[in-house]
Amino acid sequence: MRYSRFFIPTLREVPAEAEVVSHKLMLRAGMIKKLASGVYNYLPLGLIVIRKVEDIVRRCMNEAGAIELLMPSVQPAELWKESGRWNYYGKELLRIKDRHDREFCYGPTHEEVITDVVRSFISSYKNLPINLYQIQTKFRDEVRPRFGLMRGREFMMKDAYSFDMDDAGANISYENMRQAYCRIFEACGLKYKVVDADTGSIGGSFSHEFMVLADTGEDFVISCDSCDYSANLEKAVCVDEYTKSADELKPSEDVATPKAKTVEEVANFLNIPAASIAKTMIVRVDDKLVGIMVRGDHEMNMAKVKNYFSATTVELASPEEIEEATGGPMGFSGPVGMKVPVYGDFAVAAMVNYCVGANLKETHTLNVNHGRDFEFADVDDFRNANPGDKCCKCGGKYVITKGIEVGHIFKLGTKYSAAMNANFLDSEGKRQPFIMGCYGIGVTRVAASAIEQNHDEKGIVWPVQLAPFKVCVVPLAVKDEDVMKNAETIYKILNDMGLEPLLDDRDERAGVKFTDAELIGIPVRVTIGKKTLEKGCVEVTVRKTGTTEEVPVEKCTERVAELIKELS
RNA sequence: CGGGAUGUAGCGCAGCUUGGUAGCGUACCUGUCUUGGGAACAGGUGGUCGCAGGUUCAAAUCCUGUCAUCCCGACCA
Repeated sequence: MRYSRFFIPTLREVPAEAEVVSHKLMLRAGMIKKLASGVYNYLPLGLIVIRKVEDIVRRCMNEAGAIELLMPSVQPAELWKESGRWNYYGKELLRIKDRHDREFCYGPTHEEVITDVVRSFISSYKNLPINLYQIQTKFRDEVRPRFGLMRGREFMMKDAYSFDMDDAGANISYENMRQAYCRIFEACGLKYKVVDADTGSIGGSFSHEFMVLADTGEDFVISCDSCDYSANLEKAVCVDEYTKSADELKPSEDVATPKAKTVEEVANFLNIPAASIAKTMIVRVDDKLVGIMVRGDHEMNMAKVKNYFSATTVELASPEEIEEATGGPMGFSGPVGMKVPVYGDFAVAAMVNYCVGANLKETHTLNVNHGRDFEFADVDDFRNANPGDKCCKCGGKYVITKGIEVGHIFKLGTKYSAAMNANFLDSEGKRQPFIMGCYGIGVTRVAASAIEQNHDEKGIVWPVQLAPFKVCVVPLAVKDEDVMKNAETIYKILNDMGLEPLLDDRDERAGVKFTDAELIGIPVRVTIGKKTLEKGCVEVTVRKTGTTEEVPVEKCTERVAELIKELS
């Protein structure tokens, strides 16, 4: 590709809309242009990178035996009503009506459609297992889109769906995809981690997330410092590692805590550690209210609450609901005299003589004890894991890192096949629902997270596998015949070698060309100038390290190939 | 949806307090000159000041409403 005939509108300054590094650099490098909140044009340079990700994904999926198809982005409401998600999915589902007032939605995912396809054509166990996938544009009307391609509303996704005749087969399909995903992220040249995850609204029985590790990630990954356990913060199990103190139970007493609502305020006011306070959160689990108690220095985990109750929705209660449940105002809730059941986290169950809200305005109670002052309906794990907590597998210590979720695999079971009446006949002629799995990769998010993980103050440092061009040929004086002739020759050879060169044939000064090449992150640069040419040499520079070497003209293409191989 | 902020040229910003000819940098066009790290000089193109009302002789500026965008939170395969 010749730079002068391509379209790379680089920016000198960062548009005010960008905050995170991948967003800033994608805008500056001329890869994307915003059209509306969370909706982007993919400019030519950005599109090349996206296609690279797609190619890797496609190759690995095909190798794993999956078959590509393409489903529509607009889907009829009936299918969603069949699965029950038309009501369940919420506002994230963009609902639209056609000219006949028929209901449709813009697909945020395709479980319903693929289930419809498979039930129409596959009716025998002899045709199973099968794994179908597509790479396609999705739309999710996110509450708050942000960070450019990282959390867009419209984005590109690879979604695959497996259909098996039994549970054992479904597990094999799942494991097959797990391995394929590892190969995909390795082939992209990214540092990643596979973690246990919550199944969320897609539903199903178990799930793993693939996280690209980056400091700017939105997700927290808990992993063990001594074994291979790692999990999403939502999922990471907190073990009951506490022993209850044998201290004598003291009589409880009410104390005034004016203006002290939060644990921190109460702890400061009463001059006691946060860990000796137990906070009582009122949550609405589907239609009923319950109290959840966690230690003052812990965070309640809504996903765990939701799973414990097998609930559809879990939300923090409104001030009115809190008053209804406790008889007191928000900020001073406690378990004593509560009108709804109270559940305790393991850590609270081990506490004695602790401080809780008194369900009275600006009052807390000291030396409260369960068993004496109130009873737990049950005790379980309801909190977020913290660094330093005991590993649930080996007893080592948890550490916390940040990551970006780029892939998610689920074993769905019969959730959709049963709801949508998608069955096959087994070898005994009995009707059985398909056992399904679904597997997603955020293609556009992979591109963004590659930048989060690989950049410096000058710009992007693409992993070779995702780089839009592998090498940039930079003639410094395009009007000098000798320089240009050599540049053209080198460009042609590199092109024939399949090294995807970009020839910067613009009549610009050296600084402009260098700065742009570094900004857009091309792994290797060949610089052709009069001075080095007099010695029969050109310069070869590696973007990542900044190291430059002089190489004889006739050897330079070979050297470039070597370097690219080393970088891959 | 709650809290905070911002909308003036492609991009980055000033002007608004105290109403009176729309400004700077960069980018872009023309020319001269230059060419190994975002050159210099000269001349140019480009803006219904987000939108709609209102106040006023006069509104980018004051008032009301509205829309859009971003950040924090809640939420989220």
